[in-house]
Amino acid sequence: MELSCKSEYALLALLELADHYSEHEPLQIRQIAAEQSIPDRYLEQLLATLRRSGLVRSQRGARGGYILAREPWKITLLEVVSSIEGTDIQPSELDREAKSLEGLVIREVWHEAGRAADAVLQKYTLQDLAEKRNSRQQLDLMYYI
Amino acid sequence: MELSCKSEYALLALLELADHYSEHEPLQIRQIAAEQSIPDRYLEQLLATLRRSGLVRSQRGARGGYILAREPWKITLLEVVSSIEGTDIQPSELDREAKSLEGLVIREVWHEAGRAADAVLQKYTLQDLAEKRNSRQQLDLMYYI
DNA sequence: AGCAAACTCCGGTGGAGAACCGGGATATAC
DNA sequence: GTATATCCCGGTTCTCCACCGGAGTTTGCT
Repeated sequence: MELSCKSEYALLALLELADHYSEHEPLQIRQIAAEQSIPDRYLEQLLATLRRSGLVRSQRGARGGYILAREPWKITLLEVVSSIEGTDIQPSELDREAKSLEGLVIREVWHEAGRAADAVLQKYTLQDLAEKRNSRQQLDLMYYI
Repeated sequence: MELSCKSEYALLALLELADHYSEHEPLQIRQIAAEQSIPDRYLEQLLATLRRSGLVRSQRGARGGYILAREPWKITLLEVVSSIEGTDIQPSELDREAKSLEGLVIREVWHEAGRAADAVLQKYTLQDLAEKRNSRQQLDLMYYI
């Protein structure tokens, strides 16, 4: 399980959007990028991908920006990650499958492992992450006192 | 979960070694490569890695080759994959951790997902894979009749 | 009307890793 | 001592990641 910059940036950005979700006003790329120290031109690409996947909506023009397309508790981490990571290939998923029985069996186990990981990502929502962070913050405060 | 060529080649090679494990004679790179259609010079590198991890032993010189270091039912897929895939970095695992609370929480979930996938890989041994393949083969025969 | 922000599409760079190929040194069975 | 194998060192091509930048378009607030 590699944690790519892409996925982490996307999650950080969506977390930021989740924090301001109640305001019903769009957040600009610049603000998100500044808050989470993400290169803005790169974040733009990621948000474009998330928009095409229907996870965020964009508003163009002055006072525009991005808003979550759904409530933060209705967006799972799996949706985010597979939107951002799995863009590349669908046309030939079977291209390398049929090589040998060994190859087939290996791919089956791999698939099982992948589904186990996906299950974890699916049970967490953006809301869950934000709450996790908040309670962590409170713990830090307690230690400080 | 990406299935890289490296991991698949390594598993195929070890599966081949497992098949000939009872003979107590080493298998050459060329034979393994020919049997599983793996580029031999590439397979050499992978076997070197597996040797350094203590999963196979090598015998140099004429009539040399490779043998499994342990019995096929004592080698898990997780060992193979982490040997072949995870060589790169230990010195600074904490380098990017401390950026923000958000980053920390994300990494925790990621780690949980990784452990879920590892658990799957760990419950299968080379022996299990070979048996899976064999029973699959018998099914194919039944369909043929 | 004008500005501010989004979007689109274009291009490039630097680095890392994957997936190879090749040569020469070294060890070992015969 | 020669044939046979591994071992070690190197290089190549390719793709993807993580960015940076510009030029032009669309949209909406004021």
